[in-house]
Amino acid sequence: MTEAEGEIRLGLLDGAVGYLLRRAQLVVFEDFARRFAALDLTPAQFSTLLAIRENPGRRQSDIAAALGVQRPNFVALMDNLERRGLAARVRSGEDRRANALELTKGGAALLDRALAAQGEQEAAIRAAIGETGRRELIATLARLSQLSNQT
Amino acid sequence: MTEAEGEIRLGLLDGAVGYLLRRAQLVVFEDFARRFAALDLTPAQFSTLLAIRENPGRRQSDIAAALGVQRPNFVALMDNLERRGLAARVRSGEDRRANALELTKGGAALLDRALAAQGEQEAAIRAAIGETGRRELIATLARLSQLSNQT
DNA sequence: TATTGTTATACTCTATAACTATA
DNA sequence: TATAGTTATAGAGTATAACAATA
Repeated sequence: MTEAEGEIRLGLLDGAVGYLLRRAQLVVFEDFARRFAALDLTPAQFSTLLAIRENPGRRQSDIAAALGVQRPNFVALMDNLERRGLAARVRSGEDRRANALELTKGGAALLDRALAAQGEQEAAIRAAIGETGRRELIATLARLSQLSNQT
Repeated sequence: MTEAEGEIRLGLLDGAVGYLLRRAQLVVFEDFARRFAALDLTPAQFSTLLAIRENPGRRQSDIAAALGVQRPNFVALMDNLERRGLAARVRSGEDRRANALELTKGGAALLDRALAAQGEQEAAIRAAIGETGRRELIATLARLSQLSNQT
């Protein structure tokens, strides 16, 4: 070791919402990955299973759009869930171009375990920033997502 | 158009900090990209220029680590800044393995313009969630980043 | 003609192993 | 031996164009 030279200062970055948002999101996603490793579910797979359960029989494109995933990229994701027997694509009767998405029994069971793990993450966040801080954070993030319709 | 079938419900995702964090971060980064398009700076490039200005002469690895960038990935980033004449790598006299990073005059000038653009983004965020909300958000995100040292 | 799901593809980010030159 | 910077590379995530089947 030659020298330590002291800490690196980040300047205005400490007060930049975009920078802090990125860093916090990385930390929370790493925590998610640890908790979901045993379930072998990524955030995208987890949110897909949940969206299917909340909207059974809806078309693949609608679910993808609601989650902010491009349709082409959603194909491999569904391939994976289907191969593992967690979700199923059923050819729609009304529109034979479309796939109606359903959860299998195994998918519903895994989702229950995933929701428990997610609840534990939320509890850890509550322990870190308090329940009031958590509720305010959720409300603020929801409002922030409407930034797109601005100057 | 066959049918609309109504909105997709996201279920508990509306109250999941991780999910909202990801969506908000995407929105804020898209806004950033619009504001910084004329300057041709990515978030990583902007934060690098700022970190160099705040810590002139520090080694490349230290700056990369402080920004959470892997050393190998920082090489191409610096190549770009150097090629554009915004920053310079100076062989350190103390340790001839190391690069001391400096901002050029052009880099300092571009950074000034970038900081103005960043200030405008912060103002837009203030308009969306209020100054109180913004200060609370910054404090909460900073505390959230310490989630790693938990159960 | 337009839309759904799909394939192919490309580009960015990120992560790891291994080299070189110095220490 | 160990470290700083680098190269090569591989894996995710994300974006667009174009095709077949169906509307």
